[in-house]
Amino acid sequence: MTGRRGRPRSAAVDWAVEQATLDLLARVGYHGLTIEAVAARAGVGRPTVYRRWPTKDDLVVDVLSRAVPVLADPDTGDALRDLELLASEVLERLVAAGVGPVVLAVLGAAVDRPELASRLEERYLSPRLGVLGEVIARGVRTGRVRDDLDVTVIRDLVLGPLVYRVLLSGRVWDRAERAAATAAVRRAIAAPGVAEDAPPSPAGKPVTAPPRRRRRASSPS
Amino acid sequence: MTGRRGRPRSAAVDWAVEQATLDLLARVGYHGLTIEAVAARAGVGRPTVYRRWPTKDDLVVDVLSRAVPVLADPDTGDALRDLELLASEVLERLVAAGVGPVVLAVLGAAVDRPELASRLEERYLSPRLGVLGEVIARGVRTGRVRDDLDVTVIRDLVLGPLVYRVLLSGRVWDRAERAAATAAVRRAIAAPGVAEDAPPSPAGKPVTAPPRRRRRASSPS
Amino acid sequence: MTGRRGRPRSAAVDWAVEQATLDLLARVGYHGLTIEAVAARAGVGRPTVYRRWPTKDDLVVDVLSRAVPVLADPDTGDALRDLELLASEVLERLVAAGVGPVVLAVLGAAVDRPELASRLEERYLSPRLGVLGEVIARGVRTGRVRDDLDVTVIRDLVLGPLVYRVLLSGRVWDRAERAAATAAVRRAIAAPGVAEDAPPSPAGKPVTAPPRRRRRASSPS
Amino acid sequence: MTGRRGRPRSAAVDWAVEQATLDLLARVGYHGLTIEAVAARAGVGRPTVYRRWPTKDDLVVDVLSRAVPVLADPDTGDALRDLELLASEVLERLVAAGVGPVVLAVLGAAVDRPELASRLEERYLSPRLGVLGEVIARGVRTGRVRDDLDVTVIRDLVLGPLVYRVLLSGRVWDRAERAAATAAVRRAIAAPGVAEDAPPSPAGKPVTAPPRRRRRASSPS
DNA sequence: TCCTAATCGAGACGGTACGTCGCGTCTTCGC
DNA sequence: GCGAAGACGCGACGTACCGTCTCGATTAGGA
Repeated sequence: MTGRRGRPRSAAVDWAVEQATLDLLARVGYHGLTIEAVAARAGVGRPTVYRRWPTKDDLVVDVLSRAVPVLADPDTGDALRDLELLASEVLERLVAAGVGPVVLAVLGAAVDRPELASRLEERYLSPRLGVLGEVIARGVRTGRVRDDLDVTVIRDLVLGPLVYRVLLSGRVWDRAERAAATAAVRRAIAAPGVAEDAPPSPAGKPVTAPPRRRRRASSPS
Repeated sequence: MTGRRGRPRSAAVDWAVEQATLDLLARVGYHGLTIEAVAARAGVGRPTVYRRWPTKDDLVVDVLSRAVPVLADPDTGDALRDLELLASEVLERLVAAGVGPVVLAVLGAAVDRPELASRLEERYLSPRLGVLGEVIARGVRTGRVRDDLDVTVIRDLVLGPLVYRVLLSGRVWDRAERAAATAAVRRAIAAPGVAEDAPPSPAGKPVTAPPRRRRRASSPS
Repeated sequence: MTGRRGRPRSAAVDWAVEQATLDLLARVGYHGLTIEAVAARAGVGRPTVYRRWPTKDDLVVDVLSRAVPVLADPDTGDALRDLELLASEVLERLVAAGVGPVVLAVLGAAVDRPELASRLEERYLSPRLGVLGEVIARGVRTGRVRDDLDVTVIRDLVLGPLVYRVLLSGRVWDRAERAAATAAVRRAIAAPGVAEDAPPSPAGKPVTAPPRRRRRASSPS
Repeated sequence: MTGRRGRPRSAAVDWAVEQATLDLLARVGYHGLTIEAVAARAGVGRPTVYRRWPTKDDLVVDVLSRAVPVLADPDTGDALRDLELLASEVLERLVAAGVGPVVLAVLGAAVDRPELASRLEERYLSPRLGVLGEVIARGVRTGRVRDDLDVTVIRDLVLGPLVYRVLLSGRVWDRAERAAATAAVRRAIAAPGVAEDAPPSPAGKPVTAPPRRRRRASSPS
């Protein structure tokens, strides 16, 4: 055993720096975030920050992955509904006052920073999208989700429209648009034969036995 | 009449700066772009750049909107197919060696820069998405696209998955995934009764009377 | 005759620029004077200023030499007294609110600008010190001033202490100090036998040893 | 104990910057001196220079006061002679190749920069003129210098002509002029009864008309 | 009466220096 | 050895003026 000589690192420092980072991210955004400011606000020397996080990106990703809890699998019995709930949850977080904008900012910054992108993927996205993958797999297994689509493609179809909307316009779907979009995505990924509309009932009835018919508009005849 | 006093601005300068900006964007990305470097590479004084574009964002958006041609309406007769072609075209551009990555970078940077975002929206996105809107409207009119979806929602559904994929993973769908995703989106937005697969015929027959049947896989029991 | 074709230069412009220069000199000092500001304040294009005065120095010296009237020879009959009056007058002007500080500033600036120094000498100082030289010569001729001192040395002795004081300390002699200094300089340059103190009488009656001669121009013999 | 936290400032940097400043002052004069150039020539970052000397003036005055040694009191026994020696020394330095012109330039620049002037006074002039003041006081005490003149006035009389000459004309007295001027100043400030001419002999043997008296204090009749 | 040419304002242009900010590294002290 | 404090070389920022250069519009002569 080496035995770790000298003064051990202070956990309080870690905490202070992370808090400072979150505060500042919320306040000035990713591009306005400065190691200098972080250190100052944490009451810490700049080299102390660098000692733990060699780059701003490391710091931010680390802080984010610690601050944002992993999504929980709703597991209502209906995998399609689970997906919708997860998507809804994702959207909620993206828009939420706290870390939401920060996550977006970092995603944005990652675009032309492959370093950041991969670290983000590894430390933040994968753990979080894992649940989605599981739910999708379950959906395929239980015959609720089409089996001719790659898992990642389904993910893109579920999250893409929603993220795209927020990223580009900053605005978000209203209640009606959201319902329509949800139904549309369901059409895109639901296995053939699955009823077109999700049951609006809050605690989704178990499935397997498909609801007989529930079209929105009248049939074309 | 006003008569435009003083020495007129040199078009050559505009050109040189725009070229330099594109070059550097491709080389070092948005976050690595420096007005200083732009001016140097354009053989121009720094103040000259600032005189025309007060901020880096102004410059970049202006350059992009000038450099990227607006999408043309394919108008094959089948609006659904038109949408697919447009999406395909958008994807192509996003990935393309030239401005593609640049556009992505700027989109990313815009996330936590509302200023940039709105300028981008106004000068870059709207003109380009306009075509998409028209095609969608035509689709609705001709009964190829559902009429219970807002135009912007459809846009999100068409572009979202694709952009999300590129933005987040940097990777892109392979041929098969692309086909599957395309079909899925079609399911999401096609009007009821419209055949599931797009007719591969290049110059789509006019619509109204929906093509009777054209499934890819067998019907769902 | 060439005949000077084209539009003649406007005298109004000359005037406006000179006024602007004086104003600004008084306001911001020599080192704070900018051609830009001069032009703006004169309501004139910058090139118009450059057309007439190639450098800031040219402009300033020209303006000064036009603005500050040449000292008049008091010619009281007593050359020593004349010198004192002249010195007094010089001091007055140096301290005066208007051009005084400006002259000092330019003198100061001239120190490490030989160009400016020589132009200043030629256009400003010489004409003004000429009178002093004449008075000194007259003093020597009339036996009031020592003849073993070079004219320029006398000039240095008369003006030096006074200018030095103002230049370095900004402060100026009070009444008593001034009288004492005047008397001291008189001791330094007065011909032997001339009474030590200047008569305090306002309209200098000759003193003790009256000046032998009083003519201004007639031959000495 | 304060304990002086953080990395101490490098003496090498001080030294390098001061050298660079002196070099450049000698080369391009005060008005041509650039912080940028100083930093470059010292091999130092610009902010490092600003950290120590907030303004160009601070830098220059500091450098000068460090570079020019304070005059030593000759103390030959004859205060009048001491004054002449000091004046001579001052002149020498003003004209000397090294800092001489620099001092002049700064003096000049100080004219319309009260900030600079007061700093110059405080950090440069007073320490240096202190000796002069002491010698003058001694002269008064020993009866060699008139007691009806303020110390500062005497200083003006001693240094004024000399500085005036150098400042304005750049030229300097030749041997004869210098002797004459010296004698003149002596007349101006010597106590009554003191022999008129200073002994030009290097080690002050009395000359021509040897001063009858050489006592230090007694009254002249 | 036109023509021609210099001058006027305005302001763009390539530059240089400004003084500031943040970077990431280093060096010192005191726990 | 860690941690704060902060100096260091560096590079970019956005601004102010520089002195030169086009411009269109005056404004006189001379033809």
